[in-house]
Amino acid sequence: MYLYNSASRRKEEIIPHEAGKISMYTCGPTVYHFAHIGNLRTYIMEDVLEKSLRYAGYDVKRVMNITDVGHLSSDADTGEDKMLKGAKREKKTVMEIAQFYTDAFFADCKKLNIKKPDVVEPATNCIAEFIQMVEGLLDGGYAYIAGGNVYFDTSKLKDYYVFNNFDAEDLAIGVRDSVSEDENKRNKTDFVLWFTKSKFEDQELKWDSPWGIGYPGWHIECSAISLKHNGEYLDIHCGGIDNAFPHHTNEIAQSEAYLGHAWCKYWFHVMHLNTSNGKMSKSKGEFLTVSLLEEKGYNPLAYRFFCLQSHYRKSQEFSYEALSNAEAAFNKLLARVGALKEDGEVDETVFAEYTKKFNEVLGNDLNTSLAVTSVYDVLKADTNDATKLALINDFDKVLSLDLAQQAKKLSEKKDEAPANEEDAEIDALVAQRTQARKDKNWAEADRIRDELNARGIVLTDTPEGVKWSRK
RNA sequence: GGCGCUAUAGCCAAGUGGUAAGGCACGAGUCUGCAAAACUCUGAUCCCCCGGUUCAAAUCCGGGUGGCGCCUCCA
Repeated sequence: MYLYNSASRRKEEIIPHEAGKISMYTCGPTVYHFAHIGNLRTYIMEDVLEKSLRYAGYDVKRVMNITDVGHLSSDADTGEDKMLKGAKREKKTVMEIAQFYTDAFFADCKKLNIKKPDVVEPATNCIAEFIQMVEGLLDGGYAYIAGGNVYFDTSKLKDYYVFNNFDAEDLAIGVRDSVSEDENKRNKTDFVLWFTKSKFEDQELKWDSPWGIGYPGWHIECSAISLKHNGEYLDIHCGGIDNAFPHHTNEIAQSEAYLGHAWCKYWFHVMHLNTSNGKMSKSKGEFLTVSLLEEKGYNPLAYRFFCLQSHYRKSQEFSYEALSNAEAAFNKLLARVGALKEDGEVDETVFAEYTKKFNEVLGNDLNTSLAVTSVYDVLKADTNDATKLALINDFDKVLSLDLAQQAKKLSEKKDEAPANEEDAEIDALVAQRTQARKDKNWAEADRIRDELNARGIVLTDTPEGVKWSRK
């Protein structure tokens, strides 16, 4: 399996620390609000990565944190905690907010067939681990106390910038005026490991520590949680590209300073979903959630299909037009899958040939676009339907588009008995039109069709009779 | 300003030196009372621009230009 590694800026073969096993860490959501579909694009791609690794035969252990404390809205301790901000907005306690949005996040994931990671760990569960790590960093001379807070001293590292060839002096240029510089810092890139000086008297979440009552910094969370569940060596760390600097850079700094050796080998960064105005965000433009797409009549899996058609290392532009296109393609694909019949034995030679190719395509830096094409190739393959179905079900372990199930649902829907009065009335009108057609009363037949069309009902004349569906 | 990613038909996109996959949309045809659906066919003399290397470049090198991201919380 080959992946682009942000740390080396090259496509590299994945060689796990322990043969046959992959330890994987994912930066989870900050649960102060709903996730938008741009956030979810990253989780879809990471899900495909996890499943591709499993498909290739690796034993994967995937860990995800839930950020429920410490993520400030600014770099310095003048920033407000995002969780607290959410709680104030909705007049709830921080823990209520965390629980509500954690549940909402996994509900969205479920709709998109994103598998829940093996370990999901909220930051507030790991305060002892954070404290232990900060103590270790202080003991090792990598951290200092200033103004009541504990800071990481980035000048103690030989190579701080891992993902970018930043020059410290350049960092000041172009940065907006509104940024408030924390005067306690010795170096511009130093960051807080533990806060005791909260400027918010109503900060709900506080814990005792050797440095006073306070709460952890954001970056220490991911390092400590990964260490707790994945051990001292991590194979793949995932996240959105915007986290490469400073979040992931700081994770590396802390973890390697604490451990005294190299920590994570491969870094997998997903590019953003943009709108025509640029980067999608919660505050700018329409707040695009999975629920909103559903309200507009889209199948969430059509959005997954939309994402799969693109590549994780390319930013993708969202528009309803593009999503509608993807959904049309998805439905056409389902119709073709639905037409396949169980007609005998699976041809093992053909099966092996196509699965090998599918595995190669995924192994080439997760080429999901070609993985989707593989499904079309199978449909066109010179083999029986049983083999095609077996292949499609096999590919779906990674694609997770529920191809066979969705196709079945689609065809069943057309045959099912009227579920309510409105459906029965439509059935009656359809029957009237059929009679009119039999009598060659085309005017009446078309009138009924137009009437139904105005109500959003589309008729399909097939050799087996008339079928109808809602637009 | 610095750093990183990226640039292929209307749209999504494959391609990693040997002469442009696939999908959606559009158009044409078959079918149909008509329409829809379904099925069949059709699309880039050319891959942002300018140079260079090579028998051969979308693919390699040099120089530009555009888009996006990061440098400030953000997937």
